[in-house]
Amino acid sequence: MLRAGHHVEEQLHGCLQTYGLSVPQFNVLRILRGQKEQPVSLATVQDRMIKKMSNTSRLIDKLIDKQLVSRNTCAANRRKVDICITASGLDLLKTLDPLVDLTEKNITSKLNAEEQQLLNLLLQKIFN
Amino acid sequence: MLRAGHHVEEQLHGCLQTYGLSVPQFNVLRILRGQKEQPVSLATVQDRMIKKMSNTSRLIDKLIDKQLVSRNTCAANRRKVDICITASGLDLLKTLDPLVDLTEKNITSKLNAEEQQLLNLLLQKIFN
DNA sequence: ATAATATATTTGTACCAACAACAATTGTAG
DNA sequence: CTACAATTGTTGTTGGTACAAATATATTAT
Repeated sequence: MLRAGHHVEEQLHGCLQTYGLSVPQFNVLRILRGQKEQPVSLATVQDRMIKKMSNTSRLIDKLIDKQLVSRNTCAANRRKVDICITASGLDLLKTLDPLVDLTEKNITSKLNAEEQQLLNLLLQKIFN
Repeated sequence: MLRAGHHVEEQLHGCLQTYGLSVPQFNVLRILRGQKEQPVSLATVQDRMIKKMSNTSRLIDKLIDKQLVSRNTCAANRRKVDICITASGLDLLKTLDPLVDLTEKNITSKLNAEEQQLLNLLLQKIFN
């Protein structure tokens, strides 16, 4: 499972690096897109990340530098921050989507549909 | 698969950190033990590591500092280095073995024997 | 023999991540 | 309404990791 995980991470990394995006950064962008414009707090982002980081603040900083996300203090609770994906963030994801899909297919195509479903089931059993 | 990989890595990390060992370091120690006293070159170690590192030299340095491995230039080809696990390295592994076993069982026990075998088969199919 | 090429590892540098300390804000008990 | 505790996020520091260039040795071609 370690091997398999690293393998997937490598493939993804190879497909993202041209766009100056790390795998965790990509993960965050997709989390934000999943929220459909609704702002998300830092803790929520962290919660949903595949690999929890000790330092999501600075990861967001990087994304802001690239103008892919925005960050504002939350009005309702001023300890929190509202994090949103920007239009250019959505654009980038849109260009990445087919590439990532292809990468995933590249990996999973070694299994037929039935096997894929089975693998998914077994993996979910393990850490749920 | 990314999730599953990280999960396993975390569990292992938790079990090793008490002994001041990182997961890649542990991986190298086990590779060396698998060689039964026969010295191994750096490139060979790198080849067999679960996660290939760009800097195995310094990882070996750390293990030498802890006196868990030894390094000598290879007599037959002086570009190479002979890396060996030391007696105290073997000792450490011996104390770790049951802990690591338990950690692995902790993860895999959520599947029965048949399912484990199946999972193994599916994962191997993917990256072989 | 000598130069060019290939192989094996190390080192320089710059970046990334983990851990802990800190600051700001909010909630709550007396 | 004041003091204390909990929550949320940021920043400092330290050590790890990646990529590329450098070093050292061996092999091959001229």
